[in-house]
Amino acid sequence: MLDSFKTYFQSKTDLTDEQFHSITDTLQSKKVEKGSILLHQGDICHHSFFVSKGLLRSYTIDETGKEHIIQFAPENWIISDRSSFYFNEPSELFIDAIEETEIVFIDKNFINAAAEISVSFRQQDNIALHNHIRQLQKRVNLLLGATAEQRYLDFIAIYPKLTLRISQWMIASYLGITPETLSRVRKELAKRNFKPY
Amino acid sequence: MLDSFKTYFQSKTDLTDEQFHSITDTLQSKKVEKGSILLHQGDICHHSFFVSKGLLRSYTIDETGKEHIIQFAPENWIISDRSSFYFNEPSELFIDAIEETEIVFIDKNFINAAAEISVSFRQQDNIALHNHIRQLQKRVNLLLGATAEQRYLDFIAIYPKLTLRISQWMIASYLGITPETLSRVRKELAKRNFKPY
DNA sequence: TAGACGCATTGATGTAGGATAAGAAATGAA
DNA sequence: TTCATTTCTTATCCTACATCAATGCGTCTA
Repeated sequence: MLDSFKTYFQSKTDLTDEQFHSITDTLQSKKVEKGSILLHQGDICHHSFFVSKGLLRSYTIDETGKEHIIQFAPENWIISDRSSFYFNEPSELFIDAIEETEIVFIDKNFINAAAEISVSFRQQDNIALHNHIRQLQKRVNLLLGATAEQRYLDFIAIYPKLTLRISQWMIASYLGITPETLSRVRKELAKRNFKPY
Repeated sequence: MLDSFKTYFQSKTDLTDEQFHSITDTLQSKKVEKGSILLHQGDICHHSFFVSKGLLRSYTIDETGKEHIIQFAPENWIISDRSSFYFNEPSELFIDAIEETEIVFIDKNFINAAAEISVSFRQQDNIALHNHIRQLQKRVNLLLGATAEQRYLDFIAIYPKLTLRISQWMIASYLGITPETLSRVRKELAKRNFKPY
């Protein structure tokens, strides 16, 4: 599992093999089964999770017991609650495994060590933060104005591969609609001869 | 105008007066009247705007011509399109003045110079980024699940002072509802004897 | 000081999407 | 295989919110 993390990591930074190994020898990795919960709402998020294989998600549960999916993380993605991780405060989020997945656990020691020895790591981290903001802002904008259909079309345009791996009720939860509505939207799209693939 | 920027800036970083002046001597500041547009959708955002007095907002306009307010920036706030600014790409946003406002224009030279000479500036910038993410994520979560009333209550809880300065149709636009609906929500709250202040 | 403009309110009516329920189809476990 | 569980679909009804339209009211301005 560390191999794919190494490939990922070195594609984004300029670390040599030695540098990489000097800071990764303490990293834990683990295979978890479908349904495993990696972070509970209310707990402090001590790790970012790199997915080398499989699929994770983050979500909240509101007062009425409803889940709202915030993010999906397939292969070569990192998922975390950034504010909880950074500010050491209780997380709003759950993170769990949608499929059996292989995870590398990234902790603060690693982040600090990498930031210490590599300018490009710091740059890369900054880029990731700005991408995250861009993505969230776009989502806010869609939620403010777009219809269920527009949001669904946007989703499958951006995550075509994910669409095939994720159950529809989860996509619905990400879009902020019910599974029934998503089913109707899809039916309507099919009627109008729309082909996603 | 630069004075309040200096106070703000030095409260967040450890720059000495000399250091501060060495990097701010090129900063522009300006008073703009109500309604002035500082950034147009499609343009690249070359500045972050520090508000020393007054009130700015950022918003999008969708295909149907509707405005969706993304953010408000009163005194001592900085507003910008971070992704456009950082990645040098066309902005999704407009930024304009809700009131007559005094602005300090922060450009990349300033950011780079400050980052160069001050560790605490870099830290502060990082904190700001993480706060931004936290705020956006919370907003996504509210938009996914909460009713108009819940969102309004959340807004006045977080921005009690702003609520008095901003017209209701703008608050409605921020919340993703129509002014009519907001008016009814307020009426309903009043009936149930809710007092905002 | 009139009128014009922006904003808030209210009412009447429309509609996208939610809730509920029930059956079909897929998946999975034994 | 069979039985169970989860997911998807469909139909009916319902509700939160939008849309449209009219009115009133403050405030700017000419």
